Amino acid sequence: MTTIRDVAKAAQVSVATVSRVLNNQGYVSAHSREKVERAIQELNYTPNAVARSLYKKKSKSIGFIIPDISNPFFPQLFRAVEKYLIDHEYTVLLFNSDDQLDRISNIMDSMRTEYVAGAIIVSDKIKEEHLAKLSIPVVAIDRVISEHVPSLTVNNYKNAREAIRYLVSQGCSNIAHVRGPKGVYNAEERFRGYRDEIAEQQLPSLVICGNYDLKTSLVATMELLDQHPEIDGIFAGNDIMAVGVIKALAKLGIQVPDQMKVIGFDGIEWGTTITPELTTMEQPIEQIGTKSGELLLNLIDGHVMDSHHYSFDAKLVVRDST
Amino acid sequence: MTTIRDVAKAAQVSVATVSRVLNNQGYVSAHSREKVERAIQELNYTPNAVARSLYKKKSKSIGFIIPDISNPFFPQLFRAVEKYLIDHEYTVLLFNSDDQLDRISNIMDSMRTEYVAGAIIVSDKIKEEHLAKLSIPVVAIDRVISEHVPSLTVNNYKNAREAIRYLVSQGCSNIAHVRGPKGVYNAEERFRGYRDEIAEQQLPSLVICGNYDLKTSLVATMELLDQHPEIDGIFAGNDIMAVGVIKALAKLGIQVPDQMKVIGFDGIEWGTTITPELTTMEQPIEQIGTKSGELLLNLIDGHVMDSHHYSFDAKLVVRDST
DNA sequence: GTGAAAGCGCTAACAG
DNA sequence: CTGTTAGCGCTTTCAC
Repeated sequence: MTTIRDVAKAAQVSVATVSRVLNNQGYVSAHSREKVERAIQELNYTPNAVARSLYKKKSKSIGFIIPDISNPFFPQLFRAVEKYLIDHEYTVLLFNSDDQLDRISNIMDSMRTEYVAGAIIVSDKIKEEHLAKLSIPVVAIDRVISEHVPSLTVNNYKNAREAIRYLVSQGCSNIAHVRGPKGVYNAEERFRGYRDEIAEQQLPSLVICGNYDLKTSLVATMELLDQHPEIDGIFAGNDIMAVGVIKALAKLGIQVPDQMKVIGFDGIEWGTTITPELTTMEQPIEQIGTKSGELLLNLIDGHVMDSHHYSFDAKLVVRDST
Repeated sequence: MTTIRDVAKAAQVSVATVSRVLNNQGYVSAHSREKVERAIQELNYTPNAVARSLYKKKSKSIGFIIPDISNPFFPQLFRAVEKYLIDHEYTVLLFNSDDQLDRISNIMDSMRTEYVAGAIIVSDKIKEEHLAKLSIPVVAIDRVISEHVPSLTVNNYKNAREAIRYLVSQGCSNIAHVRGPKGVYNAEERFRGYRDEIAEQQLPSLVICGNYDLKTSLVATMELLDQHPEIDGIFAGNDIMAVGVIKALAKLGIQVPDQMKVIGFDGIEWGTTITPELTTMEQPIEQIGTKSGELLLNLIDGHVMDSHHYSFDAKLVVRDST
């Protein structure tokens, strides 16, 4: 391993000078700079990130905490976030929490002890008090942590209402909602949207709860339809759940979209692979990822933010399930 | 931030003693140990991983390099690997390479400069020479890097032949192979398996090439069937490609499994969500992940390995596409 | 403009 | 058994 000392020796300057050109700050004569640069080239030197972090008490990495790496929405989001951050010389550390408190606690310890510079978090369990111990900039995606933590979400409430209105416009009059888990921010918002729009349209409200996964959604749908055969439209809590709904419908021999229309939420690629292809409210994942990286880097650099909450609109994408 | 010095002061011992109890090595009297432990509790102290790494030139983290986080096979593998490694007090750093040389080069730099203790790699581009610079233990999954790098794979060749034999046993006599990308280890192996088994069965060979993604597979299938309407069975390069095949078939109005039987490879959950559900050769992902973690940790601890190559059997899972 | 030197928090001789 | 001390590789005052 070649160190800054080796470079200094080869360039016949002090380590301080090498450090200056490395960090591009302070005065360095053109001549010295050139010698140092040549030495760096020749020795194929890369600064040691660990030593740097130790001194600065801050590393060039940021933590990205997601609840479930198996939900393809998060890998997509990760790609977007990582792309932006890598371009800005940061490494992103992915942590899968399953939104369990003990995992989260470990992750927080890791981040603190690794001098992570900032964090992007998707979680319903992480509260302000967890963050306090970290004392690094944080932004929340897809969920809101608190007033004081900047967050980026889609307009779950409004876009859910739009989904319902679209179903109504397609002739549905008995619209059920297979909702996401209680206590999960966006699941609650989407549920509120459903409820309020259904009320405004003076339609019957039919809600059943699942998790953000395929299996519970499938089971819930079976149960729901057993009790309410009159249903002619379903708004699923997210795309994965919508896939579960469509599977249940297939098992029951119910034709989509003729006898039943189904709409999801998120816009993951998966939705285009099932038959029929899923109509959904598509989130601007790329945009959210990029913006969150940008926001976080601003925070890290000590810039103050103009706004604390950014919201995006999910876009109706009509495919074959409606 | 509380340091080892604070603990030493609180416990009225030297930092060396604190370090000894922290690392549980060397002689420490029961009395001192107790004092130190109490102080650690009271001050809520966690050792600084960065400082430790700097001194030891080795961190408690291992790098996991995958080609495509969007292929759900890899998140599943990640979960398995991470589970094992977390239980053994390691952090796993996930790197998405898209198997591009420039990304890989950056990742290698990161790993070196972060003192990563070892790496688990899935890549066709990474060769021994890249690894030489790293000089840390490495194991390969799903691909073989070189004779000298321990690897864990399924019996792609043998299991591919089994897939073909199964299709034959179901009455197929014109079996095509929508193969994975050229130069990708497991795609080549699966292709060889197809070719040899088809030859042995004295059936016509029909191969078309795609990438390990949905879209190219769909297009390739369309093309293939346009030229060879006599095909009655398709072996896809992996499950994602099989999903593409089934989509193409749906577009063409070809009934699965009546007019055409389809089998995939990998066993990702996705395969159970499409209609019809996908028959596939299922890899023991959990097992491979665990074993690779175990192997790597042994290597890191300096144990010599008895064998350098581990292979697993994929298992035929019959569902509705055959 | 440049270098010497003090540390970031930790571990591992080494001496007692 | 325990404490002192010298670094790990880097950045940053502070003199010159």
